[in-house]
Amino acid sequence: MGRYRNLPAKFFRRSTEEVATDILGRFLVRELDGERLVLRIVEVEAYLGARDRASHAWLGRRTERNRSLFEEGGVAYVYLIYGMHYCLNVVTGRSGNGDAVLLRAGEPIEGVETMLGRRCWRRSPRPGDVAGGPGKLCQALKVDRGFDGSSLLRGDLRITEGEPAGTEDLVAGPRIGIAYAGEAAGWPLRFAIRGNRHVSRPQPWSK
DNA sequence: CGGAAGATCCACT
DNA sequence: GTGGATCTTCCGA
Repeated sequence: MGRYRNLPAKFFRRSTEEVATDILGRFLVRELDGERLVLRIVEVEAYLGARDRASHAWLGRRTERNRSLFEEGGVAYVYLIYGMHYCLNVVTGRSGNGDAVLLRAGEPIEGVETMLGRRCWRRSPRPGDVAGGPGKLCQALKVDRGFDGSSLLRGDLRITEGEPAGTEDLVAGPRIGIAYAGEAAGWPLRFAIRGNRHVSRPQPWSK
């Protein structure tokens, strides 16, 4: 099925902003217990490495936690946030840069029941409940630190061609949850597919 | 070695 | 809109 054709490595080895906008509409494919779970990527944020105060690579800092962030483009960087949620990043560019794209939200394509079943509900789920947020996205696909440093080009967690969004269908705005980052907090590095109902939260978008 | 903060989510008011 | 949960990671002393 052409929908799930893998992307070439060079797709991920461009600038972070290029990858961030081009990755919208692509499929995040997870093979889990013999089942295929698929999310269409609808919202991301770009993190610009050493020059970006909001990035874990700020000032070029390397630690045990963020080691995979400095790998070659196409590798996963997964970390635990707030002691309870995971965030999945796609490393971009060349090794040593520390550039990455945070996957913030996905639209369920296959395996919705399984993804929803991973959590319990006290009300009927709404569109953004499945994977509308970086933590929820990881819960839906059962992604944890075990994927940190693994390739996203192939294997049990990979990104495929999908249904790319046209440039005219994109919106941009400031990133979420990084008020501490000074000037960088205002940079329009959050990208989403215009009007998609699975994004993590409605915001005053520009562009 | 201790303190503080964090690329979040959920429930409640 | 607000606050609590929860705990790893990082940095300064």
